[in-house]
Amino acid sequence: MPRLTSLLNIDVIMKEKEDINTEQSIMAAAEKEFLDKGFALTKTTDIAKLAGVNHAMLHYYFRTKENLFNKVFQKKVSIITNSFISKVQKDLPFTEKVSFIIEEHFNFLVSNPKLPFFILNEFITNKSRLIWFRNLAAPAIGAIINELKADIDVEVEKGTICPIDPVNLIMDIVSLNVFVFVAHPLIKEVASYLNRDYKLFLEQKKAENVLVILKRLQV
Amino acid sequence: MPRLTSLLNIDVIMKEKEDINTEQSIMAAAEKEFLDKGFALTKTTDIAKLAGVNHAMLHYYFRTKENLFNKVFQKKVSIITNSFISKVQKDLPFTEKVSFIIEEHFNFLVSNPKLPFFILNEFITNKSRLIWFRNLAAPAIGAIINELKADIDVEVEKGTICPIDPVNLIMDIVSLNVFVFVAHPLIKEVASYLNRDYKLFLEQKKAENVLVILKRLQV
DNA sequence: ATTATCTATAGATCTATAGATAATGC
DNA sequence: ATTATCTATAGATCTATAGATAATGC
Repeated sequence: MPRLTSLLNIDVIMKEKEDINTEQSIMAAAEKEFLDKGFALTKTTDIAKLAGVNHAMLHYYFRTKENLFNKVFQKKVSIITNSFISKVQKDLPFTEKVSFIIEEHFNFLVSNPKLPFFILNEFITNKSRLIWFRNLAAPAIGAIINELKADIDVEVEKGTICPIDPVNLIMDIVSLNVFVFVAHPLIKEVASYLNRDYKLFLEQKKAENVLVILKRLQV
Repeated sequence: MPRLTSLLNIDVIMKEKEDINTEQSIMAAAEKEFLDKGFALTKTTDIAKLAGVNHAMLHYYFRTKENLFNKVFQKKVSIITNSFISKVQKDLPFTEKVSFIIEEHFNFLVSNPKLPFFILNEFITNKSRLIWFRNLAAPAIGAIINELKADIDVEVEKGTICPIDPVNLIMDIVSLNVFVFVAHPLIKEVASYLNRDYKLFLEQKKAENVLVILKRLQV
């Protein structure tokens, strides 16, 4: 079953381990290619090449490029949602909970640096994705906002934090964290120009983002 | 000289005013198309169609798609840089200067909402653009950072603000402002889901961003 | 018998240009 | 005589599939 092509091609990285099958190889290669270049710049032939698989196999398993992309997109979106719902410990004081969320969010982005741009790119260039968002994600986000608003009201009443619109709070956090990774090519250049270590910079920026939000919440 | 095509095509918007010439029509159409869809998704035929101009004219005046795109890109980058160097009034107190910069930056983005994604997209998908950035923009940014650092040191010494890394301060500001526009399709959806007026939301977010930074700088 | 893989190519799409034709400036 | 515009098409690229061939499971 292993054909010549996969043995001859140097750039094959996915199919080397013979325990994963063709479909999985294609999926893994598609994830990498789509995350690196986005939908438009990715070629199905390149995915197949990277997967170490005959190009026709891609269409055999996934029918169309669009279809394959949707699989990747949905997988990535579910990774994002799943990594937040669970982690928040309900019994922590509010500001500690906020700090924890900011740090976890940042850590997640360190592990998935290409994800924010990938997602934003899709929403900007593909309008059909927005309809999907409106129906599924928007209500869920609405619920989170209402929950957060209740929390904030309690804390403001207690005098532990100053008032803030929950939408603004969420956006402040996401902005500060996500931008680092959306602009990472530029930031890396500036960091190297200033002779700063990028990894160290990331750690410092994470602490900075927590500090910014905590000070914002101070009475 | 005016040919039939331009009169028959309904979607022609650029060439209607007969006082602007073919080259300018193409440039204007290219700006719109590239900002809307990015390099990869834009077709030269669409640019020509939008410009109300024969497709061959695009290559006659600009030779290649790449070339035309570079012109657009450089024009947009120079718009960004020009709109900041001049506006800052040197004699204002530091925190007022910072507030002013944040608001002006935000206002600029309101007028040019598609610009941030356009620029980031280019830097992420086109590596050659990074080399250009390294040589030209990075040193300029480095200079701004050093200048800002001197200002901060003076203020910290006076006890008017608390210490902050100038790189972090710039990133905090840019993050808070830019993210609103990079994620605008999502934000619009959430805003409409919550029955909030988008324009009003923008005004409130601008004030929020100023507040966040001022509180961050508070001793 | 069914499933997986390969070869070969159709068909669509896009950039770019050659060469003819028309308009303009001197 | 030079510049601008148009027609027509080359040539490259990419997605997708038809149909042949090989592997697998029962």
